[in-house]
Amino acid sequence: MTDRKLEILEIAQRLFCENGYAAASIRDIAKAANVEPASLYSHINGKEELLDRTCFMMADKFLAGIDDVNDIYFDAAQKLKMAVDTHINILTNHLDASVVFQREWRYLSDERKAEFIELRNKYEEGFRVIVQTGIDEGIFNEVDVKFATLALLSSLNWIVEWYDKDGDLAPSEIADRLYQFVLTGLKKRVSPQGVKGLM
Amino acid sequence: MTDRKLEILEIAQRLFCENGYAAASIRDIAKAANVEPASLYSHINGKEELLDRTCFMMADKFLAGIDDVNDIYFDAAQKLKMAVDTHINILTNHLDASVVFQREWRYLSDERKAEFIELRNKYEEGFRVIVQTGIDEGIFNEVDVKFATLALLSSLNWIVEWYDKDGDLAPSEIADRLYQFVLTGLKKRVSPQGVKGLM
DNA sequence: ATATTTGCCTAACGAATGTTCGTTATGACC
DNA sequence: GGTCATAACGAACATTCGTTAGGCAAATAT
Repeated sequence: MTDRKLEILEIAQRLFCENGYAAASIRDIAKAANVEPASLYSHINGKEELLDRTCFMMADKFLAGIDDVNDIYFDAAQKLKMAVDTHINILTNHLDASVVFQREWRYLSDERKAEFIELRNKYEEGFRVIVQTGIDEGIFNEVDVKFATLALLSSLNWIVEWYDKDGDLAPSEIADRLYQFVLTGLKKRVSPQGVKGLM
Repeated sequence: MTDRKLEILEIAQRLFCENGYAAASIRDIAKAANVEPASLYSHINGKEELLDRTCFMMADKFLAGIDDVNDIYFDAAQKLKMAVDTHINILTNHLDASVVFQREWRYLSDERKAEFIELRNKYEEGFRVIVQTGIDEGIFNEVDVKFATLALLSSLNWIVEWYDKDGDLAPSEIADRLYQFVLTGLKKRVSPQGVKGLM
């Protein structure tokens, strides 16, 4: 992918993020790129390619992240921490693209949408494996794995709704707190004995 | 609001939910209502009214729910349970409208969008009060209130992404598990002594 | 019984949509 | 110096968009 094409892709991601795929027009993208609308077609085959590339590039990133985590031998708590860290890192490093990945994938063509959903399921499965492992190891509660994983991932994903690059919370701090929250919950533990050193 | 107008509103909500506000056209809505596009304008002033009414109707519902909870005297854990129950109930009872409320509000006009955000902040504030109360009462961990509330609400809201009306999980079950998850977290408690009877 | 409102119709409007066309200026390579 | 690829251009395309105007039949109200 040429530099100019990447540049256009990132402009498109910003506009898709701000206005949504359907509401961000080719003319908007062209204007933001200081180019006539027709000129974009020297670089892309069509509007959907911009969405398609974004969604699948991000899917690849997320999948590579979870695969790395699951390939290493650690206990489930450590793996979960790594997975959360990685997820937040990708999210905050590619904020616009992540928003598109999360919100706009449904505007993909039917065939590509099906492929995308499959990849996303694979990613969720990676998290489920971690949670299930934790239960098997006896360090996690015997929760409904599918349910808990969805709750977990939703907390991770909602970050894009409020994360501020120039805010006071660094990505690593967000990851720390989120991990702590998901691990410990709200309720105070009366007897802290015996759970030390778990994380 | 006349019956027919409500009917049209609900059709619009379904299509806004399925295709997004920008991609769901007046002609689509008309077709689904078995009517010519122009006929819709006997009932509505414009497309945006359908979005506007949906967003603010739902905002009212959610706000009324949290206000009811906060007006009663219970401890924070009980209040939180009630708030979660209420939230899930509204969500599952008005699934299409809730999705629009969550995803499509940014297509409101600038002025209305500002009003909407204010209402949504008020709702979040209602949850923050509960969490803060729990900390003050000494039954919740001393978490970052703003952060924890966002994580909590994100778990609640993500439900619309996977909830199936005909699935095996009833709304009340979802609320129970979600509450349990947020309260207890993943990590196993070694010494359960002394926390009985909290919920 | 007559007047009025309601709910829908056909037809059309101007604007915006994604895209295609033929062309052109600019350099790099043989 | 001729050939080719790149990246841009202005103009136009067919289509779709939200919306308006004017009329007509049935239901409702007076």
